[in-house]
Amino acid sequence: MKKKSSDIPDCTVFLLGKAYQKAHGEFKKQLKPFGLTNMQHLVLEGLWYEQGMTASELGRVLILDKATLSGVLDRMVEAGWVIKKENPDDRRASRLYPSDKANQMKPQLINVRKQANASLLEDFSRDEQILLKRFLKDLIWN
Amino acid sequence: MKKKSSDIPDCTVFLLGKAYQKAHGEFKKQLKPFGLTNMQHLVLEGLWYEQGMTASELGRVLILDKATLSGVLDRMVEAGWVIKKENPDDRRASRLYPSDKANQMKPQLINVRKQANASLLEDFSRDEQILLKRFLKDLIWN
DNA sequence: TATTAACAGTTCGTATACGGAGGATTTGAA
DNA sequence: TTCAAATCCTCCGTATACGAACTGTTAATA
Repeated sequence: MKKKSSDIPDCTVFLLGKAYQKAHGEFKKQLKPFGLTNMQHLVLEGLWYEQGMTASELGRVLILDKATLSGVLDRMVEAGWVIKKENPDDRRASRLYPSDKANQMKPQLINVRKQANASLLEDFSRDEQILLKRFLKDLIWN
Repeated sequence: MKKKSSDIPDCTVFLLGKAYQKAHGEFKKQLKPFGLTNMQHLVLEGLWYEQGMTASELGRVLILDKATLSGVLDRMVEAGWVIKKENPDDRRASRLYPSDKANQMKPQLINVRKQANASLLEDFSRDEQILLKRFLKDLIWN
């Protein structure tokens, strides 16, 4: 009689982690052909939402640790996805912009996200999808 | 007019990640006094659920990559939380057991999980809690 | 039985995560 | 205006994650 993960004590933290792990893994596969990680894709989405933010503003929007973001941005500038522009008003912070390369890929990259989400939620009804999102938002912002 | 995370395009992968990030962070704080990480706590829960599993069995139950688990177990053996016993039947795999130290802390450690979950879900009704867990399980196992 | 396939673990490389320390810069209040 | 407090960012240390390559062991089969 094999033990299964589903026998594990009712732990929502665990369930959340594993649900994320799975969604993250699927998304990762879809992004691989583009040479982007999930985090890097998220940063681009953030900059398309509003370009010219500083790292600290972007971190606030994406709920990311500054130390984590620092390294991510380095690699993205290095790989030509993001442009850093000096900010004359505040020399502590640079403004961030998606590169031309990033903007050219934008339609496909946005599509990857849409597909990943659609695929993740395909077995849920409209109502369930809405409810799930509401639950998650409540967990995050309450 | 500041941009907020809640304005970000409807991305369930993002919401899942952030909900997990928050739950994980809270749990982490509660575990800090014990000198355990979330992952290490999870491993102990797994071994309390069924001791004597091999790393590969434990990884299957906890849905963990073998490479990740390898390092986690090293540190836990080193810190005296887990015992590795050679398995005469199969010299490739060792059997894993919680240490005495771990077993002595068991009641408190189980309680940390219960408290963390209760606190995470305190704003949800009974029905909502059940629904949320069902949604997450569906995401993981479907 | 001689191989080959399958499996258990370890190690490596890269990318998050994030607390904490520290340097540079800006702001706020006396 | 000046100096401390607050910011922005980088860097370090530690701990996940996980694909891929590799060693050792066991099982399967021609």
